[in-house]
Amino acid sequence: MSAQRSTSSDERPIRVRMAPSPTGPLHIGTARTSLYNYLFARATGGTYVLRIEDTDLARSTPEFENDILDNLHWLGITWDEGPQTAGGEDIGLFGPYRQSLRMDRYAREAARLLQSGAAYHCWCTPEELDAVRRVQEANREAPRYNGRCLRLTDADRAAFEAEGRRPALRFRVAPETIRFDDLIRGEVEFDNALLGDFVIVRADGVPLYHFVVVVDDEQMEISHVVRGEDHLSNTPKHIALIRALGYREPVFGHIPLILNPDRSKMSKRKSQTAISDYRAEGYLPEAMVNFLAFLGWSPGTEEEIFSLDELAARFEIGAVHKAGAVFDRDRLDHLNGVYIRSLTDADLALRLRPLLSEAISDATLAGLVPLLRERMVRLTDAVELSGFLAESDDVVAAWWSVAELLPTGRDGAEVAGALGVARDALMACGEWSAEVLEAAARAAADALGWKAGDFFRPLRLAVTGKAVSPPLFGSMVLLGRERTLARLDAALERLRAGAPA
RNA sequence: GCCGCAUUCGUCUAGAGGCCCAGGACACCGCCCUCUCAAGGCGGAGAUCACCGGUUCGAAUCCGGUAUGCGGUACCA
Repeated sequence: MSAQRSTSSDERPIRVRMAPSPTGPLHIGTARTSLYNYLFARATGGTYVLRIEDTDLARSTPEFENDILDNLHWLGITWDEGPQTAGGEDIGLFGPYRQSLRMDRYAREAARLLQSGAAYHCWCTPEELDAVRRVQEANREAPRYNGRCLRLTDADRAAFEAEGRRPALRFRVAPETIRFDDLIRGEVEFDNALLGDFVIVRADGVPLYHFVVVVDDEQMEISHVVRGEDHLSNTPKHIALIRALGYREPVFGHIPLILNPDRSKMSKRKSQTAISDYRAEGYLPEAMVNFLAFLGWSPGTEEEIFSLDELAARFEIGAVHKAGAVFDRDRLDHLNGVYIRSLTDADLALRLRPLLSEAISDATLAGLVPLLRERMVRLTDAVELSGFLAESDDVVAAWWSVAELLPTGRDGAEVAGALGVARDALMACGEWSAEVLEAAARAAADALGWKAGDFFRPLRLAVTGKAVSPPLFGSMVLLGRERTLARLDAALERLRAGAPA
């Protein structure tokens, strides 16, 4: 069973890596792959390497690189080698850790391959390759390179050269069966005869992914390559390249994909995929990590709340699932709520501070936090919940209508009367505390023969502007005596104007 | 098309031959609590373990096959 599979590779020191491409913000899938690598490294005492895969200069940007590193840090994922900040200095003995700075190394290895005959120049144009592919498809053959440039004479080559054509470098794939023992999937077997020779360096000199990944993993002494399942089918290419270059073969582990609700690979098109977006919406990194870890792994028990440290202690790469998992927003929301509720008042206030209006003082925030905690799914929910404190009396008054103020079965005159009684009762309170205010309000409701819920409704609307609010009397305390009474007075006036007795 | 991988409640999962006429969680429904909304408590509904065949006294668990889904098949990563 895969759970028992050895994770050692020739007793090499364990070194794993994450290799994000700064062509977009940190993606959910990249974050999860990074997390699994991190957990694996910590569980095994291995070294974790960050490598920036920016060979695609046209699409790579410093902004995306910054987004990726920043959000990785936000999640609490740390690494031992590679740049710690975007554009920052490398740490570690195997640098540079940025592919754009490693071009000389790729060129050297490409030259070796060319010299040994394992790779050859290919002068075919994209149009020619397309035409060949179309014919193959029409004949229901596997679309693979037909090897034309393998049979070129020196004269042919000279002719292409004279034409101004630049050759790509193509790797010669031997027709053999490639087998490997995947950490997660077990024995996997591919027939490389089906592959066809593939390009490793473009005509413009830019080396391609399958080639550079193999070179870098060797030079950085990566012992375990843990990556997304979408690379499973690419692995035989990598192994063929590794053998041709005389490298050591790492252990491979392919983790299942995170899926859209329709079970296709999670994509920006169908789902929210940028970690930064979840962060901006008020998800906690603790919840995100816990959630991501359980998309494809479980400790085998019914426990489900795990900190990053606890995950590191329990994580087993062999227990990772084989099937993909749908990203379930409801579940993330639930977990986020659990984590928010577990925060101390001080911690929650700290996290809320940057989201809330300056009009809410630190002292008010401290009082507000206990009222909000159980009502939040995301941190940003606090903005709406605290709006009555942040906005002016006039703005808050505009949130409600007289009709909303009326409990069912009560008319404007009745409510105006009750509201007046309530206002007077609250005004008479010697102490402006939630307990005292509530007692006074209840007594007034009783005296009038009103149900507390009905009696409180117009108060809630007048004070907070909403039918749904944090606990009423706590809200009044935070608002303060003066502003509370002013809002009640204003509401009374509106009621009387709207419903003359 | 070809190659590969996968398949337990809607979703995330537990499950390694009898403990499973399948357990937990989210979501959903109901009740309780209750100043609204939440949170919390209790309960409910929800999976013939994709299907078919085999092995076995006994299969979600082992072995075939089929179906479906997904991934790969680029001078993208």
